Amino acid sequence: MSPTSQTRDHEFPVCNHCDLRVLCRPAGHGAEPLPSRILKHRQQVRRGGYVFRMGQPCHSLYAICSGSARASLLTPDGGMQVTGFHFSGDLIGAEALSTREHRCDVMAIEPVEVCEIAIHRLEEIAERTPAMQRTLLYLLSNELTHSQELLFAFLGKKSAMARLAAYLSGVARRLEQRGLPPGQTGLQMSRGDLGSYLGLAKETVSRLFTRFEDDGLLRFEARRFWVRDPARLHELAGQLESDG
Amino acid sequence: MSPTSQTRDHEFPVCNHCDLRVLCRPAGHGAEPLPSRILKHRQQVRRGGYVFRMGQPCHSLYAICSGSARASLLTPDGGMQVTGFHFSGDLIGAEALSTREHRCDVMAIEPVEVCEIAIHRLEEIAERTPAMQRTLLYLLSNELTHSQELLFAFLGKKSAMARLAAYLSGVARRLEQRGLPPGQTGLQMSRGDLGSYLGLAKETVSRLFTRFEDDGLLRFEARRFWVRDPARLHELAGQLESDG
DNA sequence: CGCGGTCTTGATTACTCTCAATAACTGTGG
DNA sequence: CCACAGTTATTGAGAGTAATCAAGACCGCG
Repeated sequence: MSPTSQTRDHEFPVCNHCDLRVLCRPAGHGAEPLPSRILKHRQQVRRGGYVFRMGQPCHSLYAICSGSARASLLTPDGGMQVTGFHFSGDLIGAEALSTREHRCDVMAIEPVEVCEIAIHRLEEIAERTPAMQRTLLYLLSNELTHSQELLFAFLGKKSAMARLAAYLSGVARRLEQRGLPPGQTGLQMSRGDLGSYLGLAKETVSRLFTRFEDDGLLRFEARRFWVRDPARLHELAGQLESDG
Repeated sequence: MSPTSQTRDHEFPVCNHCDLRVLCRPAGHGAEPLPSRILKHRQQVRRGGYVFRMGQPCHSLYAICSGSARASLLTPDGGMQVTGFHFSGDLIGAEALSTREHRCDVMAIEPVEVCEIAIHRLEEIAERTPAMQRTLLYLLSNELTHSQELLFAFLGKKSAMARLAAYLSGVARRLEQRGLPPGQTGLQMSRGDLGSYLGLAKETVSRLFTRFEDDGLLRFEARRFWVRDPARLHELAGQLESDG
């Protein structure tokens, strides 16, 4: 393949497993003629920069090609509440499809590369292409599923250990499903952000991290950490279920 | 209006605010010719009965016209985890659009009436009707938003009081937005189910309930309760934010 | 090298889970 | 209508867990 912009679209490992690859790869889309490219452009966001801010008009969806980001809201009392973490392969912004206004801040916690997808072009094409209509619906349905799945993982968990273990094993499984080798990049969320998300004090997260490292469940190295034993983490989360 | 089956579709108060009313009311759908009715049929489910079970093939979406239901999963160790509550106006089953297999049990916690909507007919119509395509996408996008909103409400809340207050005020607001008068039906979830959902012991929920009643935030009467002061509940939830 | 941030670790306090016993309610059948 | 069993809710006492407060270590960065 020649190094044209056409091939640049698939340069990330996650592209091979991206739900949106049908939008980038006309060839893979069967007999349906797919009008050129929906991909608006690639965007680089440096660590600490924002992919989008709450309240901004929403003209595009974003697919994360590499890096990771943190979604958050401002609480009435001026504090910040982390509402989620997003990694390679995640589609973000879909919840703003109806209101066309972003509902949270999304900040890069490490350098991020996103594919920006113009919503109006997506809709134009969907109007003429039944297959694309279905693709879109399934994408959203999958987003619903994923957002709920991660949640269910630690919903109702009462102990701090169960919540953290459940969340981390869920993230690891999700990334693995996307064909990202576990050893690839590692995770990089801060104790404070994780604590905000899971409803735990940052000190508690820190204590659990050292414990998980001692038990060989996680590996730490220079601000990053890797899930080493997702199976055992998952098991740990299950042992400490709510009583029901 | 004559009492034909055509008018029976709108007999519930929630119908006037239902996201799906465009599907039931051809007249309200503008110039677009809408093929008869997508509504498959109304279904009554008695208290304790299931709207659908996990693993069943999913051919339909369901809109709740009246009553309320509880969604739950079986945990690996045989326990039950409540994953949500659904009330009049909720659309359920959308997360199964892609896999066509239900992902949770949904049980009526009081007599429920649901509108069953055949997915394949919905898709047929969408293929021919751009306006319907958009409607569908927005519906799903809204579902994403709603499922996340309720969640964000108590996500990261550390104290039991904050979680419960946040969840209840969120439910109250949502029902009010649908034009359901607050005094209408009241809520009927058990302490145990709420506890499972929120990660609290049923005794803790019970204690908080009596406290909220003493403070005039809730009113109890024969297994049901009403949110009396959503504003103060919301405030209560906000005061006890995570530190951030 | 010193500064600001994040992270670790310890001691104390406060909260909520658990266990247990009682009470209230629901539905059933006499 | 009442008695009964089964479930659900209340209430109390004790134990365990995680939040808070506080101090020091570590790190990246100018």
